[in-house]
Amino acid sequence: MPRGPSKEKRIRQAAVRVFSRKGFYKTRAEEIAQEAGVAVGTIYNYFANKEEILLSIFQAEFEERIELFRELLGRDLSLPEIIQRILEAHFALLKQKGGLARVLVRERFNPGPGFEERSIELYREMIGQLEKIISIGIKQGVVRPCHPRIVANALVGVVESISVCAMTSPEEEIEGLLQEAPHELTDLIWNGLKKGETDDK
Amino acid sequence: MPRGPSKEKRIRQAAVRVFSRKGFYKTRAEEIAQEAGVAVGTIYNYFANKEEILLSIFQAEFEERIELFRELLGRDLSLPEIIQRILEAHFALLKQKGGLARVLVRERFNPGPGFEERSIELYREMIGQLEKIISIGIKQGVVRPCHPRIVANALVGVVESISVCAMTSPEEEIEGLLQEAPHELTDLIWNGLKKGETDDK
DNA sequence: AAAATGTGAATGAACATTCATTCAACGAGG
DNA sequence: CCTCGTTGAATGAATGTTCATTCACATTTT
Repeated sequence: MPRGPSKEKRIRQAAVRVFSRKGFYKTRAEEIAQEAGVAVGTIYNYFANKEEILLSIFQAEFEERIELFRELLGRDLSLPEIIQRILEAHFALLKQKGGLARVLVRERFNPGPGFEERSIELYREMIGQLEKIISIGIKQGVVRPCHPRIVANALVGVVESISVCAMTSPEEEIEGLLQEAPHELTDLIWNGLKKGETDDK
Repeated sequence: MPRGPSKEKRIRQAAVRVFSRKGFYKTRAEEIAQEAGVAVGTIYNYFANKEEILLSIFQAEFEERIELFRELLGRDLSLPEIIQRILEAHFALLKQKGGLARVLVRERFNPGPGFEERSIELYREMIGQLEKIISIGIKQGVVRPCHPRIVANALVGVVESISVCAMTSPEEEIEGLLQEAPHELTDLIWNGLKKGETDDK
């Protein structure tokens, strides 16, 4: 028996690599098979079709995030701490699995039979968690009153901007950017852009 | 001579409508033709291929934004005013041309021969403008020192989050969300989430 | 020796693109 | 004011390719 992840997982990981290189629609089943070191047919023993592969990538990843949010919500951390954690998690993801981040950003609203609906559902669940976190912040009086849904979406926008920034910057600058990103963005969110008198760090 | 936009423009607009409904890869040339009220062949009298249509949509839109940024930079507005303007412009776009916003968000990093490169180039030009705006803010002392590239990307992330929020919210809530979005987000960027003593409005 | 799993050549549907043909508009010559 | 020839935009049926998916068979596991 070969060491390593299950065949299903191996196929999924191979798919992430190819999708991140060529995008979902340009990727041929054959290529995923090759990358995974299996025959085309094998893919179809584990996934009903190409879309299912993509969906399973999203499912796995979003569930992980939703879980993270839930966990952060469970411990009683302050909101800025929570935000910092979220950014750090995203940053870590980007660092170890840049390809995955690429796929998530690119195919986020990939339209396809059932895909968009299901992907939106996952997305909204994640936003729901964040709304909750923000609402609590407001109730506790640490956050100024605001529209939680809009702000939740904006926060995700900021988080994803790290990926986009990395995707569009020259290779050699990426390392540095990722170094800075988490605290830069926590500051942006928490302190805004405005030049204040003092920082409360 | 028939009233209305040129045939090229008419095809482009039709393409936006169909792309926003079904996504680029699921859209058949035939459908664009139908939507535009022309024959398939006609499309190819104006565009070399399907990708060129998408590219021309991006080109037109990004150039408009880059132009807007340049103009805002020209007049001497304060940074929060500039941000407000940008958000308002995006908000207006979303309101009049929701389909276009959808396409821009979805196909932003659509990989294709030459597409991704050219689209990234446009994107980076836009980011460049924003970096400049932010740097000026820092020099003027209205903005706390920060990494302009990261913050510029984050700002775009925030702007696009309006589109995403609209794309994923139930129809009947969209109107209200768009109502709130511009000032909510200006506040988020400018004042952060932190509960301050006073707002400087 | 069943069952389970893996294989990859063959299939057929989908679709972008082409190009031979049509025809409305125009203007030169009558 | 009417031919009639020329032009080139518009057309859409036909083409050829590309790929996802299947399945009959092979191999491995139990």
